[in-house]
Order: sequence, then structure tokens, then C-alpha cells
Amino acid sequence: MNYPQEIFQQLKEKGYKLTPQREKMIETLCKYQGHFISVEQLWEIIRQTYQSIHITTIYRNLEVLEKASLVHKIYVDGMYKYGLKVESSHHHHMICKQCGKTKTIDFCPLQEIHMGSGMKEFTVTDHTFELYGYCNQCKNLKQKGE
Amino acid sequence: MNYPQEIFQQLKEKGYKLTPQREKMIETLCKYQGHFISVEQLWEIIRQTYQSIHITTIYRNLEVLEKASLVHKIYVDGMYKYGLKVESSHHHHMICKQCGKTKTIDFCPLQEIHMGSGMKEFTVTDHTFELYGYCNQCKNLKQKGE
DNA sequence: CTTCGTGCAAAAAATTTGCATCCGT
DNA sequence: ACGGATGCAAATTTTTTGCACGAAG
Repeated sequence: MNYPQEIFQQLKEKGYKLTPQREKMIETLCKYQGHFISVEQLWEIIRQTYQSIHITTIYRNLEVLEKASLVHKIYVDGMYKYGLKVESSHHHHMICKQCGKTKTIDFCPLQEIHMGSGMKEFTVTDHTFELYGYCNQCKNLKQKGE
Repeated sequence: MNYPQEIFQQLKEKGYKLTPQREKMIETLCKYQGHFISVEQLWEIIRQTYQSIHITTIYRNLEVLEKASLVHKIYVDGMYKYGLKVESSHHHHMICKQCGKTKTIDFCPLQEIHMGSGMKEFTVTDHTFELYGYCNQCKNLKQKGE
């Protein structure tokens, strides 16, 4: 479990200022830990208790959080969604396309492939590995005629 | 190697009409086999010999080709890029972020993980596994100060 | 007090839609 | 001839940028 305070600290250590907007964002992402949420969702949630926050700020701060390696970004349904990084070690996710719920997968296929045949022709800098589908809850809802 | 004619045939079999625009698109994608190209790139290329083709048509037909399982779509650099599906068997790609060149990876991590621990909580419908980086050619260009 | 962050307005980029017309089959 | 496909214009959606003001360290 990640706690907001730890993340505030990490942000500061990387030279970013801690503003109320950023606090709210981090707190919200903590609450939604285990879910990927869209920029707009995040905005809607925060606006309920901080009406003046602007969506531009959300965009800019998610970029900051990403640069600070505190969040992970994926592209689904024609938009970016963000989730808090789970401490340390590299891993991947199983993501529910309906509700955004995620489950961490402690397995990275890169290791399996690393020295594979033709890999000399490329220098790998990034990779994606995500599983998409439906969590049991959403799967049931879907069957009952969505 | 995929040949245009085979793909024309497959399109028709799935109930889509074969129009000159679609022919051009398929021919171009065949030429660029092994590369993922953007909608706009594809448009630019085709316009050289078919000036009147509209970018909306490109968008719409890429959707058609995707529904017909003839192309594969990825999201890089803030946009979708498309590549012809290589015959049969499921596989993944190594993609050059600079030039879009791809290499097929005959390995699917899904098998490694399939029956893994917590996977019962989700029904997997899709997955992504792509490696990104630079091909030797682009890597060299980059080192010589891009 | 200086630098970085914010809100706002406006632009940009990518993709989608409505509609009249056209063309494969 | 029919129904799907195209071109065009315009709208939508998502994200980015410029700039003056405000607040954190």
C-alpha cells in the first residue's frame, strides 16, 4: 500500500514543489490504487472537493508524476489512463476494460526473450505488456445484458 | 510475404467491397510490410498516385481492415500506427521508434502466464506485448547527433 | 524574492460524424 | 438498382501551449 505522504516526499526529493493540487491528485491516485483512471475522471473526482482545479493542471501534473516515475501511463479506449506505480520492482498489469481495476502481474516477458535470436538487430528501450479483459464483477454485469 | 491479391480476396470474402482506394491501401501496406505506419503517412504515400483520396477514407478503411483482421494497430507517439498482419499464427513485434521498422517476435508471453495464480479473477480478452527501441540503422543516426 | 506552478483561453492534433453523391456487385 | 463506400466540411475529443498572475520554498 502506498501512502500519500511517502509520495509527497518523493516528489519533493526530485525537486518538484508540493502544491495543494498535487496533493489532491496524489491522494486520489492512492485511493484509486489498483485502478487506472483517465485524466477526466481524475479531474471530476478532485473537483468535488477542489472546484477551482483546472484540467490543464491535471495534465501537467500527471506529466510531472510520470517524469518522477510515480505513475504509470497506458492508452486504452482512445485516451491515456494513469495509475500509481506500485513500489519498486518492475511488473505489468491485468486491466479491466470496464472499470479500470488492475491486478499486478509479477512477471516480465522481457526476461524470457532477452537474448533471443534476432534481438541483436534492435536496441530495446521500452516495452509494453498488459492484459486486458473483464474482472469477475464486470463480467457478470455484461452477461446480464449491458 | 503477403501479396495484395490474397488480401483483396480475404476482404471480399468478409463481405467488404473492393474499391480502388482499398486496393491502394492494401498494396501500400504490403510494400511496407514489416513497418508500422501512421494514418497520415499512408495517406501521403497513396496521394502521390491517387490525389483525390481523402484522409477520412483512410481512417474508415483502416477500421475495416482491422475488423477484417487484416491489420494490426498500435499506439505510439500520440497516434495509431498500422501494419499488415503476418499470416496465421499469433505473434508480437519489436518496433523502431524512429522509422517504424518492425521485427516479428515468435513468442507470446500469454502462454507463460496463462494459468498463473491470480488470473482466475479476470477474463483475459486482449493483450499487448510490444518491444520498442531503435534499429541498428536509426541507432547509429541518433549517436551522430540527431 | 525567485522560480516554479496555476488558471484561463486558445490552439493543435487526431479522429469521428452527417450527408449528398458515387460506384461495386 | 441497391447498399455500401467516398469526399467534403464540420464537429468532437483529447491534449498542448502561451501568458499573466499567484504561491511554494
